[in-house]
Amino acid sequence: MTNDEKRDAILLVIASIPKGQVATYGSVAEMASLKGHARFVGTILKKLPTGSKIPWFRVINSQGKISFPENSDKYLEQKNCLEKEGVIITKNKINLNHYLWQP
DNA sequence: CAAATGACGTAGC
DNA sequence: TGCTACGCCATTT
Repeated sequence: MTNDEKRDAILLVIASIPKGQVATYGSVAEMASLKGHARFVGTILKKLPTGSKIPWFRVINSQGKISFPENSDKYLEQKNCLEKEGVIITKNKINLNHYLWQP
């Protein structure tokens, strides 16, 4: 399994997250048959070109929070994209019991 | 090639 | 709830 293949597997999983739902870095890695590579998912998304078709904003951490500083632009962008899809964010957290994608 | 880094996760306190 | 300390693993220094 080459790195590019791993990357494709991860992006494929992320691309299939339903609109209005979210998935955690860890679950994305696991669904891509890469359990334990949660961090790798992050490094992949980081390298993603701006304006990519990949719904990177549907990926959050296991605590239901956005993995960016509250003040950062990326944080606001992700929050906007999610709320636009109907995801409610209260107290800076997302209710995983309600929005977490589980096939 | 050793060491630091990070869009992470879990456990413990 | 919040914070630390590790474990993790590809990538970057």
